[in-house]
Amino acid sequence: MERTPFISAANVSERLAQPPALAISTVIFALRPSESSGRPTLWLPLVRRIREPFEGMWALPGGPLTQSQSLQDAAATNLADTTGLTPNYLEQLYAFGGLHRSPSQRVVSIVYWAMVQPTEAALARESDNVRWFRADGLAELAFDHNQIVDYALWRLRNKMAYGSIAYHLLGETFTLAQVREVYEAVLNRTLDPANFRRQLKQTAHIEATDEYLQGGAHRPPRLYRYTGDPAAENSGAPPSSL
Amino acid sequence: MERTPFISAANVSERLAQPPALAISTVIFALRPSESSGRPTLWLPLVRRIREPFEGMWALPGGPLTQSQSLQDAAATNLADTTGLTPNYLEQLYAFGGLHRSPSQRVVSIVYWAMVQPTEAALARESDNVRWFRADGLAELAFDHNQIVDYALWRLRNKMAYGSIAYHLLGETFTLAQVREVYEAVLNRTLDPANFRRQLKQTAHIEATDEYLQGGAHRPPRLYRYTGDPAAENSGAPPSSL
DNA sequence: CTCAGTTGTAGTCATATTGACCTTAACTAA
DNA sequence: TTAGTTAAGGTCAATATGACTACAACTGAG
Repeated sequence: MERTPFISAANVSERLAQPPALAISTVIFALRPSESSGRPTLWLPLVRRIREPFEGMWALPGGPLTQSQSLQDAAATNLADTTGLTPNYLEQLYAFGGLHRSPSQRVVSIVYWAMVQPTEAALARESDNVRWFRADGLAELAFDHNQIVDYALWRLRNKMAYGSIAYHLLGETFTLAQVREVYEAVLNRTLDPANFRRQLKQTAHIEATDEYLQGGAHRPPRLYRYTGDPAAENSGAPPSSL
Repeated sequence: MERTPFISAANVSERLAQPPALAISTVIFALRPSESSGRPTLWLPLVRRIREPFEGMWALPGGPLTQSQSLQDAAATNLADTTGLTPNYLEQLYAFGGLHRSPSQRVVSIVYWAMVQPTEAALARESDNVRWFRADGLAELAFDHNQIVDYALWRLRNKMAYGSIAYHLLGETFTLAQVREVYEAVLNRTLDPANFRRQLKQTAHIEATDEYLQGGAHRPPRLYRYTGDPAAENSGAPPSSL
């Protein structure tokens, strides 16, 4: 909104005061094999703070909102700057605006969350100031970013049920076992392969290809392709022009 | 976030520029009997704009974010100023930040949605500049507020399935038929009374009281009370301190 | 005082969905 | 050739859902 319905003295004086700073941050999820088990698990890239407050600590990639960028554009820019990747999925998570999130000035952060397929080049981008971490069991982060990541994980797990999100962590074609592994990585529990297959065929929009994934010491699984319409993808978010 | 990971010339110059204006608006839902059918339907209060842009048109109540208020506090203040009511439910809807939402300057609006029980006094507050409208079939509003209301309705309908929200539109005790009427008003379709009752008993957290609602020309219905734990109420939102 | 009208409440039944489990198919490595 | 492994399809009981019927409990008209 652009004005108060009832003009009061407080409103007028506040309008002249400095407004809170406005920043955009992005929680970027990708699937990587765990070092220990080798199974796919959720990872996210963080950047190291190079100035106070919280100098030296890890934080979500982000920056101030510029006049010329829409919110989603700003989030996509964060993502490209940090990982060099373009997102398969990008959606607004929440606007955090507590009074004491940053020790110095009042900052309102509009946070997006994204899902990407990491390329070799993107993973090799790691440096002293950019590093990938497992999404669960993170160390202490700068600001309230631990709580933001936890909330993003919660939202991700809830959205899984609706479908379609899992495919944004996978490539063009995939086996049903790979889809199941995505679900298992996000939901953090094992799923019955047979029942999972049946459920996918009922609800999800996938089609079988004629190809099979060769190379394993077992029966080769069929490859599938996602056929969900892109319109329904961002179901849950208003048009990005707003 | 509070800084960009990679400092570029563009970032430095942008940081010195004027940041976008930050406003809070609130979509306030309440249940009122329809004039035609008499059945409960969804209404919301709007305020008339008294200056350009969109002078004279109806808009969501709201105003600029002050330094001393959290986002949720600002939304609650909107609500109290407009209706004189305190909300039964208040949750962040979305942050709208498109480049051309307001013709003059760039405005980012963080929008909340609320559910209230209107009192007689609150409804009598109507004036030339504050009026209640049916939520569906609204006339053209200022800014992008039609799209915002549509999105709020979409979110409300989706949240209904999870339960607990309906009770925030009702009083302390209620009949099962009243709960059903809330669902019917929000979902805009009729529901089988017997099946609805069964489903509520399975999932919802309600308990029967010993009282019955007298006065109708029919068998008096039993009154129930909501027993859902307040912790799970705002399930779907991060702690309000953030 | 009786009965028609209305709404609350409980139950039935066919169908769909879910979770646990079993069986067979198809491949590799030893 | 065989043991090991994963793919893929099926069965079966338990549970949930939607359409519908039957009965209960009240008011108000006559």
